[in-house]
Amino acid sequence: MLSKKTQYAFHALIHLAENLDKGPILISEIAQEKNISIKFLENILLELKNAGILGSKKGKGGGYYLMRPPKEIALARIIRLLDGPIALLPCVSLNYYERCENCKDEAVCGLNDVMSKVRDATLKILENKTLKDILTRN
Amino acid sequence: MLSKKTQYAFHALIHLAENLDKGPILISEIAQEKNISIKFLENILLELKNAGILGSKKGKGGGYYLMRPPKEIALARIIRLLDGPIALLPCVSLNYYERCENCKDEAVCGLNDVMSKVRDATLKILENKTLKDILTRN
DNA sequence: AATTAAACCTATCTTTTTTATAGAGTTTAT
DNA sequence: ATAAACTCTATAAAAAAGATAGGTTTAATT
Repeated sequence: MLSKKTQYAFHALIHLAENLDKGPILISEIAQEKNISIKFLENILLELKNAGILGSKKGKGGGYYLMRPPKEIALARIIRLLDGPIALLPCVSLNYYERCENCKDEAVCGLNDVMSKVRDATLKILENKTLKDILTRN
Repeated sequence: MLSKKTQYAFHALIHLAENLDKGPILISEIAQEKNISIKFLENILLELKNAGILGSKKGKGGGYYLMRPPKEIALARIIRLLDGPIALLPCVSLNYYERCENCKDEAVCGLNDVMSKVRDATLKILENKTLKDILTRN
């Protein structure tokens, strides 16, 4: 499962994407709209900002906004940023690989093989679906 | 990521499946072979036994063994048993569903939609691949 | 019958991660 | 100057993961 942090990030990003025209959006507005603790959300938005996904404006009239169009922000990027690996096992992770400590030879491990397939199927979706694809339907 | 518990379970099950002919297998043998803490593994095997996946024999000459042929044990079952939900969000989980607390209408939520697709793609593999499919290749 | 090998059971402990909060600091519009 | 808003760092609380401990029960062997 995705952590609350990543779940909240998605909902916040959706809110920002659905209000592109309204200029910088307040943390407090997102928190209220999406039912998220304001202080927790603050940290999350800061992380997204430091990663270059969001921009911000301080002071009166300030807030957060997307740095790029929603269709350029892949879901996989958000997950990796806040939750780390997407793969089910360290030994099949593309970005956070670690050697398997329980099997003798990964090249011959059937578990490694199946989990690679799961990773590929998952990434095929998460790398290609973007923020634009998760905005409210209709 | 799968927990260590589930990872250990898979490696233990692989060992049991690869030694079907040898009668009951000792916890200590699996622990040594797969480099797993023996006491931790003990708890895991017990859980698998209580779920009906393994059988055991007590006393001298005892040990653990599979209750069914490897090809009848789907990987999804093991994961759900030890780790819980396979889906990335509670609101798209088939077996551990919980209502989304951050969006107003799941029927119209694009995130729900995409994560359902990820779940389907993952389950298509994990429900169909069995213990037999993860035995050592060659 | 005694011994020994093995799983069974339950509790506890430690560590790590997750989730959340606090509060002072900095920037900017008015 | 003031107030509104993000920034930063620290800490705390809760939950989960990972691991260990130690006695109990069962059964084969001697």
